[in-house]
Amino acid sequence: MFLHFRKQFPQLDPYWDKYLPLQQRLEVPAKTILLKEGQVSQNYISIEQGCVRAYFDKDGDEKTIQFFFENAGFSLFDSFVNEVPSQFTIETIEPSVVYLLARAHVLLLIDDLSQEPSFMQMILKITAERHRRFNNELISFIRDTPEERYLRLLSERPHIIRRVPQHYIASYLGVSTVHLSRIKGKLARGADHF
Amino acid sequence: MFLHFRKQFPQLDPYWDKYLPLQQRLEVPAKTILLKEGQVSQNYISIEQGCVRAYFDKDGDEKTIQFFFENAGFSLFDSFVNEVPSQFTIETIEPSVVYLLARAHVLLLIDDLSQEPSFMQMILKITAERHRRFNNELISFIRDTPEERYLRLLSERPHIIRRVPQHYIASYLGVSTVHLSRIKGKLARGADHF
DNA sequence: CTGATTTGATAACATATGTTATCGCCGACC
DNA sequence: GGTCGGCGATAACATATGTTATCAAATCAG
Repeated sequence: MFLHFRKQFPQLDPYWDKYLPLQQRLEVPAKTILLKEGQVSQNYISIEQGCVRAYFDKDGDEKTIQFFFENAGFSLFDSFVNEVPSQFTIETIEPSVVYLLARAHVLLLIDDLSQEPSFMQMILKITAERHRRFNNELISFIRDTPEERYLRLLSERPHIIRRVPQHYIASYLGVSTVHLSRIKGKLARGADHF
Repeated sequence: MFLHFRKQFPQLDPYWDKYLPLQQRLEVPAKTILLKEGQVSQNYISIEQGCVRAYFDKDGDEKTIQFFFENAGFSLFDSFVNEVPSQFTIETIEPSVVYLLARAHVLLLIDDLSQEPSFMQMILKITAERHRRFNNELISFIRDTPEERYLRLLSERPHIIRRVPQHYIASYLGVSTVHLSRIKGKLARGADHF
């Protein structure tokens, strides 16, 4: 739980530890929906093993916006605390092992933490990071062609391409599966032909 | 200065007031660049009168990502404080009156403010709002066609369409000026024809 | 092992969008 | 008033991308 935070703010370890036993372990097959678009998350979810994606529905087809792997967690504080309905559906891509920490416990945890001066610091750091990530994603969508986005993904986060089925990648890049195939084909031909 | 914040956090008024006289008033014509992409902002900028846009360059053409009008301010704290180079160019669209508060003064102001408990609250609120705005923009880019984005802009922020030259709107919507004309033409024909 | 499902490639065609060029309108300026 | 430049509409053509259909390979379930 909260492994991502632990690395950066080890002084908060005792707080997490107290809540570790309260988590619920869950083994689920691929294509399990952990949280549905429009619903309020009742748990903080962290991934011990496997891989999930966040997507939303547009007239029947799914637009993937993010992938998560081992040791990632979501339901970030603000939307979680304020009970804002999720804009995204969270679904496993592979058979996965996840841990759930009930909302009530998370609220207690936050209560504990708010005594700690570095807590605010952590929140600010996390929100700033997340903002930067989404901002870069937006800029990339505006600036780059699908082919450029594919190449960028290939060079910056190749593990995603290796691990995630291609139609999810296509959805993430904002193109049809057919077009992503075309892009790959074109790149392959361009690369070795001459 | 900081009018946007004042409405929401009136208890901080005395802090702003102290720095009001230190601002520099600036009258500038249209198409004046206030901050260049890649440079570190040396001032907190607020707009008293007029209208500006933020854009970045992609292979010679400009991608507009946001518009600002009277009583808005930018150079939000994190990027400002940490001296991160701006990803965007800030340019006036109309002849405008802007106020600049030098970076050094802003740092002093933040120092003052950090005594105040509601300051953190304000930062969190502002960053959350900004994150929501960018997030919605990203989702709209992924989900909506250019025509849908135009209609959304028309219904949600018609003042922008009324006030801003159309080629900037096209750039903001992510299409060519020609295509935006086509969209408008199609909508107009569709509306009154039958 | 075998049939069913998933995944990815490819072709053919349809639609959306970009590019370039041209024209007309209108407001700024002399 | 006349000229010039910025702005927006439109047409013609080029390119990018979506859609549907088909096939083959890989994977999974019984």
